[in-house]
Amino acid sequence: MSARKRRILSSFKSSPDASQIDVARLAGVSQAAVSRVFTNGRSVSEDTRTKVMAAVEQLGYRPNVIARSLVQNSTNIIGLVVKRFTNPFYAQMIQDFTRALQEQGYWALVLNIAENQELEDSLPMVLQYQVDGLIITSATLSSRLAEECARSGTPVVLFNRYASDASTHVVKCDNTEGGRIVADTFLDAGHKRLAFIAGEESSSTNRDRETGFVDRLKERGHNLAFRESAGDYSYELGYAAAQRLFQLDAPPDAIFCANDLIAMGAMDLARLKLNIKVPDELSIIGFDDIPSAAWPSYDLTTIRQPFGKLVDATIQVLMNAINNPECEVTELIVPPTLIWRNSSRRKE
Amino acid sequence: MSARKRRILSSFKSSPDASQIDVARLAGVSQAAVSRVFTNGRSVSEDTRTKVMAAVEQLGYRPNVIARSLVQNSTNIIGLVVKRFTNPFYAQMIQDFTRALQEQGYWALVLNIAENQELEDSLPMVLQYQVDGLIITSATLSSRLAEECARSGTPVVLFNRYASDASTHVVKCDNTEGGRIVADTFLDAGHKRLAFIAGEESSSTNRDRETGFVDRLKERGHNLAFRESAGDYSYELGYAAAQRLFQLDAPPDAIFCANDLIAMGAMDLARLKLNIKVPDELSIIGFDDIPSAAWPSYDLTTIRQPFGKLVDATIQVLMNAINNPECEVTELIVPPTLIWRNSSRRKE
DNA sequence: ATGAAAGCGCTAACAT
DNA sequence: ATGTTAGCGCTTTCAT
Repeated sequence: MSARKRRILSSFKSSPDASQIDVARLAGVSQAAVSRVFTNGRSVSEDTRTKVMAAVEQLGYRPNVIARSLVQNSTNIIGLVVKRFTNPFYAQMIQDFTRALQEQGYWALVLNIAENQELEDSLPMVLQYQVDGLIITSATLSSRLAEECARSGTPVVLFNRYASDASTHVVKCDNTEGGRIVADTFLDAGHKRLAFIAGEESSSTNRDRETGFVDRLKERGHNLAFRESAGDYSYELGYAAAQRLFQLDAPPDAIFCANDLIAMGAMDLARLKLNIKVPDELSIIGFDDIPSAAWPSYDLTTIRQPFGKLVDATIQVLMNAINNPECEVTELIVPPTLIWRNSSRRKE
Repeated sequence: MSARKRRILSSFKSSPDASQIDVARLAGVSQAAVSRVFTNGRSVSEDTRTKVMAAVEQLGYRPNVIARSLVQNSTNIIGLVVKRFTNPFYAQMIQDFTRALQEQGYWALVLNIAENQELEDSLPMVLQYQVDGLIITSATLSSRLAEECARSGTPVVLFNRYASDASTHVVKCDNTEGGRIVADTFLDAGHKRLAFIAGEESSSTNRDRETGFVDRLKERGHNLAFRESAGDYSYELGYAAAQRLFQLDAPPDAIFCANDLIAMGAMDLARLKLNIKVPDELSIIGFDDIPSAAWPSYDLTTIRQPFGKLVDATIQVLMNAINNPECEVTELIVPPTLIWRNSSRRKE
């Protein structure tokens, strides 16, 4: 069966896509010549280029990137792994990553996972798409998976995660340092009854923020008085966790929340339900600096993740790994900054 | 140059990907047999399957989806077009679309555009990836582009957009009806000085919401007293627009905002800056029902877009169009619902 | 500069 | 059930 015939038979499209062969025939040149017109840095005479482009126009030809990818063994697609999120932080992330990748001539294939287990099944499927690289946010890469990526030569950058494997690059915010800054801020302001509300217990970001906070307290001779766990990073569970916290006889006078959403939930519980004055009677500090943290009704003191820097660095590390496969494993840790607003007391 | 040789020369990978040929050789079967093992609904004997899988295991073979896509003329990739957003509504959207697509065995290639003009350049590039379909949110598809999609046989579903072309499917919320509901709600509560704060003027959603609102007011013998334009759908510009609105001598007693973020900005301006009591002195109604609208500190009355329904319907229409290319053009309009909360007065 | 031809990794028709 | 073979649309060598 000829190519032509088959295409017509199997085609349900109004007019089948033209291929380079069709263009070549119409232009009266070889198919290779057409290919050269569409490949940068290849020499074609002005004459053939004109003839080819005329035929291209007439047929509405568009190069088939899939075929090109097959022969060049490179798709210009980056797999972007994200996890079911409620946090605006992650929306921003997808936004920024997709745009930054596009600026580099790459496209983002999004892999959205519900649970960590699912990554074991679905990541290999994304690898089958021959992605040129992988950015993993909010999920844990098992060493089995990391090894599989390494074997297939697919560079991986973990975003705000720990590496379970020595072969994966990491770009993250210094969450531990963020926790330390909060500890200093609270202690400097003279707070005594300090609390921490955790987000997702299994996440490394949560662990680091808490560790930094608690360690710094200890260094200065203090202790964490209360600890509650929201369970995830949502407003609703932050609200609920704060509720539990304030059922105590002598509740905290300062709360460090694992992220801004939790902080906003806690703040609303305190001021709307319990009539506690923030920051006069209670200081609250969050983490992330999401847009709503700056809204007048919250005006939340928080630890800002240098978002743009993190994204840019991630892309840069990834691009380097793609272009230079033998490069060393990078671990980039970007410091956070305290954003002073009005939900926490100043120095005494 | 042999395939083997070439692969080694051009390879910077530690161990090059094994192909079906490699597996076949090791298993002592034909390459087609290996293919059959990985193709559903093809008969392979238990014996060869075992031999093949053993070789697969040993070589770490993974099917190359790009090659499969080339021959099957189908990638199982859907292009998801989004636009720079600040609205949590859109974050939710990407979230839901990517998951829903994955459940159907498809992957989302995200095209993130800054301006509409960019779509003219970048959408063709996505089409070159031979995507099986296209979901377009928050962007306008020119008729030139619509035609190009039609010609390449790529089905398109517009999400919450108007069609500029008769060949594209549409799934949208009945924004006009939403506006009408708000009009009724305000008039029933006895409000007299009604205002509208617009979002992005060029968006059809904005236009429809306003039209429905104003038309219904007129039907009941009332007029829109004030109109302000935020300029986009953000909290900040909503806040600023409300500020302009309240510089008037006799300001409104009820404001319909084009979306929830604008409404929250307006509400904060009113209650925090001007000490206006909501809803006693001012009713505010938004649109979308984003998560934060339900937070105690806002408790915003709003028009809920039936989000899950919209997403599901979009996927369904798209899948139908993919599997049944000759299907009729669908236009699905889903009604919104009023969510009563505490930012607007009840009936008198 | 150009054409001929090989090959990327795979599926599918055909024959056995 | 299995092997053989012909493509999918493209890039890239090799000759000319």
